[in-house]
Amino acid sequence: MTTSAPGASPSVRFTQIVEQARLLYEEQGPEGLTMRSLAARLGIRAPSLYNHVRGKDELEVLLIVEALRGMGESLHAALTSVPARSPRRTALTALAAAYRSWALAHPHLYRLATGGELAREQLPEGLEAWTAAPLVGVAGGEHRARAAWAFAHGMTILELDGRFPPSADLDAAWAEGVAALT
Amino acid sequence: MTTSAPGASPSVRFTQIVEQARLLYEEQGPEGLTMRSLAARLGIRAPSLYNHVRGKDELEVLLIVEALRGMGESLHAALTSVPARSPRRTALTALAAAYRSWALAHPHLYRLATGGELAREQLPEGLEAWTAAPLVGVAGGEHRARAAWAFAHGMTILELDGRFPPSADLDAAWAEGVAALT
DNA sequence: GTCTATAGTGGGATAGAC
DNA sequence: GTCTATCCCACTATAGAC
Repeated sequence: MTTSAPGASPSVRFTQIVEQARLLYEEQGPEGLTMRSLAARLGIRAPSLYNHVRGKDELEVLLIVEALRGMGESLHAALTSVPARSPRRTALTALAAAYRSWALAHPHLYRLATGGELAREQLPEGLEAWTAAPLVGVAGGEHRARAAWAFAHGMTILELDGRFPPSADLDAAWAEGVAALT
Repeated sequence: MTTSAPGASPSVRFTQIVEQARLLYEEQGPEGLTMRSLAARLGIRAPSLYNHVRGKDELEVLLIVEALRGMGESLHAALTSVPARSPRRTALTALAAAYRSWALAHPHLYRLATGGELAREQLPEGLEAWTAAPLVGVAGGEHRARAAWAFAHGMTILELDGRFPPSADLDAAWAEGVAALT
């Protein structure tokens, strides 16, 4: 997190670092992201990364931020695509589909952002709430919202971890849960 | 996994190793269990462990087995405690309470047994199904059972990870989900 | 800003003597 | 079976020259 002198042209930019870190993480998961591997991908040496980033911890927080933004955009878009005054079930179904498909498209980032403890104090103010807003707005009460979130997260993480039998009809299980929680 | 010669008296026994590994893991989590730390706890040196266990991987599988057994016992007991022919909701409520409290009592083992991919081929035949049996029997159909499992796992893991606000009334969220999924 | 060189840490696992 | 002595690996991070 160093600022460059005016006119300087660093061989790598901060945004490039975050971008490549995200790609590396999406492709290979937590094991795949090391200071060495990231540097190699950027065409520099590992120690040079420390001129731009405080350390690996900062990098991980940045990735969580990216993930929450991505998920949030997907959920907000899903809600927008539903006609106003649609029945609650319509909105919930759309949110569930968006939630699941974002996670399946970015499994490692999904795990990073939703598993383990969250370093809330290092996140941009309001980001977490903004990501959750679509579901909270639709679910019908805070208890219902938490139950629905738990259901969605449970379905998602169990699917990502290969916990359901290959033969399981997960569309049906999702539909069942959404219907019950409507 | 070596067999002792008749009459031999090893200074540590296989069951002791698993027992201490479990305690270490329960107390300190994944980071806390190393071949060195486990050996130290048993009063031997790390290399000696390899006379009893193939390696750390085998140890982890053994811990997963312990965890599935423990969870299963808790769930089967909860179901037994419910009077026969009780309404479905009574049984589901009892199962949910047992599920949650086992997990809260053994957070690290719960994570180990329910997170990440499961090395099914290394587990005792039928163990996984036996652990799941109480819920599967009560839920009312396979899709409903999967939805209920996802809900319970989601609630549990989000609580363990501190994802709910401290002010959240989780009993209410559990009750809401159980009611919806009944 | 980037480099080379290196410190420091921690881990799993093996060889061979007793 | 247990020990000591090592090897090997991988990683984060820093120091100092260019």
